[in-house]
Amino acid sequence: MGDPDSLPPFESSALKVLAERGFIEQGSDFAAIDAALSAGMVTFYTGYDPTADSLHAGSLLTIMAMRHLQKAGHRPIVLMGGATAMVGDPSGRSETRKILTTETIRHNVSALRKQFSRFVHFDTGADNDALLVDNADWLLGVRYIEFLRDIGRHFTVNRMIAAKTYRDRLEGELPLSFLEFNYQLLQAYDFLHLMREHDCRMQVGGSDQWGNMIAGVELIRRVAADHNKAQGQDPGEADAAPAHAYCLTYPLLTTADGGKMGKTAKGAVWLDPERYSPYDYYQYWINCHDRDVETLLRVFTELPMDQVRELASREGKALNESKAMLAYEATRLLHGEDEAARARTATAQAFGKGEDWSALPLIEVPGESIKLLDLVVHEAVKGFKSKRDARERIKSGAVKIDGESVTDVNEVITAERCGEDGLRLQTGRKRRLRVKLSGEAPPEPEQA
RNA sequence: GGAUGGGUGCCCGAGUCGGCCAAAGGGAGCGGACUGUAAAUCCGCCGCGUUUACGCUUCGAAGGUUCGAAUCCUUCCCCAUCCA
Repeated sequence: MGDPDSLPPFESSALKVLAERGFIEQGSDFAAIDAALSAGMVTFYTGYDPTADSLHAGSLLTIMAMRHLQKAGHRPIVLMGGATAMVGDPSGRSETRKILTTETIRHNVSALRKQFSRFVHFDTGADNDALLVDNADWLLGVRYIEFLRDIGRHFTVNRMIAAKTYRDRLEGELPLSFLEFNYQLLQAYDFLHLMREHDCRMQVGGSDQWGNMIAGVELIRRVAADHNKAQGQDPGEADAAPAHAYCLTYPLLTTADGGKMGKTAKGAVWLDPERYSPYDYYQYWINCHDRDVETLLRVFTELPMDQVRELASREGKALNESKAMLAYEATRLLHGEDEAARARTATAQAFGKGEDWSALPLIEVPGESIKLLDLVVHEAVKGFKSKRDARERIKSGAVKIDGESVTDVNEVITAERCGEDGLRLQTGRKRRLRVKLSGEAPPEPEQA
């Protein structure tokens, strides 16, 4: 996690903020980047794979950085890797690459755009409105021979295999397909294209992308040098084609216990509220490890640094308030004030000692009465993965109703008992919700 | 195309002179105790179903041999390494 002390002092407000909050790992040329960012609006980009129709918390770091840069007056380009998604990212190991249809990608892109717009502004009429582009628009039409001639000749394999992603594969004697090997060229070409089309001067992204990013910077420099030579100019002369491109990387965040940010054992922490409710999102953050509190506050909230330091300095039980603050702020950024407040209230109710759980979701299960075992594994409740599992858990006291541990698997819950507001059901350590029975006969009497 | 070594449960990884293997061990996960909805620790669970002893479905796929196969045979698919 970038050591802020090892960075040079910056002039630009953009880099100051990023450095202070721990967003910076490596830069192609800090002095030049700083100067460019001080001099005026810089267009920069970060790439994302539109392989799903929602982002997850793992992408949040780069999104937050984008937000800071835009706030400092710079213009973000969100690059959708519609074309490269079809190739597969080499840094992602041996993932089976999904074959995405153009329709799927189009659908994903528009869904993702909505999510980005919670963090950066697009169409406000400001100079630094963000842009969203899809590299399928220029990559799909690329012709092989031309590409080799114009782009390929600027790369030496010697240099390419020095890139960490490739080097690891080669040294580990793991397979590296030619297709994946080309990923770097494609990404470099993206940068060149954005430079030409949108005057994009900087690429930012996770540090795992360093090799690819620097390849883009070098490609731009070489192409410009060629161009200038053709024009009979020395590079750097007044009229020379712009050759100054930069890149900046963020540290790869891992959680204190070694996990990936934005992933839980159960899967990704999605930004889409349909996939991952604001309450769960809030829970994700508030459940962070003690040692992560400061980093997370710095990176995923916009609280002033003084406050961040104060919150992070708390110890023991008091640190939980800091986590609540983190969760609230992070949820607020994504889902807005109301949802964040609701999640906070629900959390306070569920984990407090009170009997009022009114802010928690009320799940309605059809039926007049139901056995506890069936209730707890009902698809609307999903307390445990199977009946077998549920049986074990119930016996060991994992289920509580209205605060009381219930260990009888066969206990019958009736609609009457649930009442209007439902029972306070707790399944396991953290799962809490309210349930009630509809009182009507279950609609699925027969089965095939 | 040839040679060799492999494909085991969420992951890693034992297990092949056939039974005692639902399959060692580790990790992850889950539940309990403890606590601060933390960490560490301890205990338990960790294919599915059932009134826990049984039943059912698993060891790349499909067949076969056998009373009985993850373990033997056949074919096929896939992966790695070397050769072409």
